[in-house]
Amino acid sequence: MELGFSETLVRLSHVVQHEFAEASRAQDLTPQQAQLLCVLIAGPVGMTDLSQALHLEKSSLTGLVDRVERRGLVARVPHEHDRRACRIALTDEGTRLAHLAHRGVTDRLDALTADVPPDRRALLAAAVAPLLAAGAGSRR
Amino acid sequence: MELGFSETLVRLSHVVQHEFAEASRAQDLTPQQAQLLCVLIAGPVGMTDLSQALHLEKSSLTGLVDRVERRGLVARVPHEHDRRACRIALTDEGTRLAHLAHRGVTDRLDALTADVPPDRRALLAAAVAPLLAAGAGSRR
DNA sequence: TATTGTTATACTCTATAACTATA
DNA sequence: TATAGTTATAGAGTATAACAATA
Repeated sequence: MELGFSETLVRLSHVVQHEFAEASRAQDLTPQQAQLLCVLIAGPVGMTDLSQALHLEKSSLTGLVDRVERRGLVARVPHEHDRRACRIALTDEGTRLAHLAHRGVTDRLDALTADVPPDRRALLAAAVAPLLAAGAGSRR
Repeated sequence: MELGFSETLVRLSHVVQHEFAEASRAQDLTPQQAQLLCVLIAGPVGMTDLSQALHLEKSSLTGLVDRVERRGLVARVPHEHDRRACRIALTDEGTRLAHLAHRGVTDRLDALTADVPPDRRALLAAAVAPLLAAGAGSRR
């Protein structure tokens, strides 16, 4: 059966999401919580920026942060100059889980793609790179 | 910044999921509902098979099917020989929406990937094909 | 006035456990 | 006994609208 390029992307995405969900669950995290933690590895982020990065309404994000905060994985750090704002930062335990989850996904996907030769990996990564730039942050 | 192959896949997947969600919403469907309808385009499927195809517990699927059935998009068709079983089939309206949603995702992704040259598309599709076979159905 | 983040509300999605009916 | 599907329950995820506090 012939698959169009877009359909290939969609199916690939489902496989990746499934691996991501399993790796998250291994740390007793929901995929959304794991994604949040992984985004925070780069450093603390404010709620507004975070909602854009995750494509979530701010009100949805409040609850998501509440639940991981309740579990001691992140903390709301008050902004120094703007008393309305806060930044979400990983705790030590949050950092630990974030790396475990990240590693879990990476390992699973590496195992799954072990048969893809290095030159094809490079080609694929290069072909896809512009998409990531376009889809990630530059379209709010 | 260097991205590993797995990380590229994860980010790509997030972009695709986001486009999928937007295309679904354009038809007033949740992504889960749209995915269900798209799976059913190939033909009616029983609950057990469907739960495996979607990586969902059967009890979760019951509610998902309930909601799209309530909206008149699918019907539970009794199985001819097994009175316990049923198959979920698209209605006319469901078929219409399924194709609209499918087309919506395809169009968005085509637009997003317009700059990827044909030979790279083919390479990517070839590199990824084994993954899809492995991740889709053959691992129960 | 505009922005940051939260609250209130109403759904949808999901899993686990227990169940019914049929095979 | 085993299988197909549902119900009961509880919690997580999400959006919309309205809000409080600060800029």
